[in-house]
Amino acid sequence: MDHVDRILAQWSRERPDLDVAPMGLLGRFGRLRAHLAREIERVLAEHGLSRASFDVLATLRRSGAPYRLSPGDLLAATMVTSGTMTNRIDQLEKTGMVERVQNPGDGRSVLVGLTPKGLAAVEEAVTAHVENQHRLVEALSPAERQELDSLLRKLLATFE
Amino acid sequence: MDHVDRILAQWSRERPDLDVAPMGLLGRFGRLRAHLAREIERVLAEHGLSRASFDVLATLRRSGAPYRLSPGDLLAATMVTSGTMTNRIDQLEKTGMVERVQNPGDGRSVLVGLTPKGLAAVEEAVTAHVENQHRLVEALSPAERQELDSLLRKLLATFE
DNA sequence: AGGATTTCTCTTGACGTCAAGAGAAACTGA
DNA sequence: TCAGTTTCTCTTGACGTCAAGAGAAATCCT
Repeated sequence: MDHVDRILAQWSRERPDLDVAPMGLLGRFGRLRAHLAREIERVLAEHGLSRASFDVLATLRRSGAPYRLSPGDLLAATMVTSGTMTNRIDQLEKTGMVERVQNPGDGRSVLVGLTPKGLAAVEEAVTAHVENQHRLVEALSPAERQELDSLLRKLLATFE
Repeated sequence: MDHVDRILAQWSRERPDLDVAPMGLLGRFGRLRAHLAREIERVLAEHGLSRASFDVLATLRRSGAPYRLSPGDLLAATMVTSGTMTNRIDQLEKTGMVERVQNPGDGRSVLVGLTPKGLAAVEEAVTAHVENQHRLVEALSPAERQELDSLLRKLLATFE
């Protein structure tokens, strides 16, 4: 009997016409998401980064040298709107983590590149972040993690 | 090979020292969450409600007649801060969905109650919302939904 | 070649959230 | 009893997000 079970019990009493099984699943999903987000942001904050900033730096880092992508490329990788991406790049530029350089191939566009400072920050942060991710799922056995990953993959496939 | 697999492949090339299996699970979790949130908000918006507003109205509704709770009770149910809850109640009060009434039992506190308009809005919205929730998980078989729910419950239990 | 369309980034304004803390009322213990 | 502590709500200021759209460059089509 967890928090979500108590919510479902209330609905069953008040609206017995509703079939609330999916609400249970989605309710647990949502609460779990809030806990995971909090823990992930806490660790990134220890390295001076927000999740928004980290996502951009990590996308640049994993794209490989010379660690440069256009805002449009970053956009395609991150499920946010263009206005959000502009804001993220602005913040990172202010703190010297990235720089905007001219895109020789396209005058409408620009390239966002990691600075040495940004590269150092993301190398340090990603190591801690990956360790933290291990910790966050360690309550599940390897087989359970595999099973959960498979189910998430299947459901995710219906949206992308 | 989905979007998350491509991210993991990049990391494996750039940072082969990292074990990115948990990143895959959490990455799918995060992307799925974004899709689910978008769909849920779309349906609630059709009924004139944000998710924030709906959560408060739904909490009041499922608490049973007379549909009144203190901000603190609402806080305990919703994983947000007190400032956020004040703002949510303010917005709902502006649109006439809830009203603040004196709490006879505690002078520091107040009771937030559904108005007839708020009750009508939430009854309509919750029906559509539950239908939508069914739709969102229907790509999984009943057994898979059960399995996913169990795994989420187990992992969630480590945080609450 | 050049007008129409598309692509790409940025701007604006509104919204929801949090962290930190203030103020008022209720408890608690000597 | 009453000073100190706790509880409860609200305020403030900053942040991240989105939707809608503007402006500039590239591309397409005749």
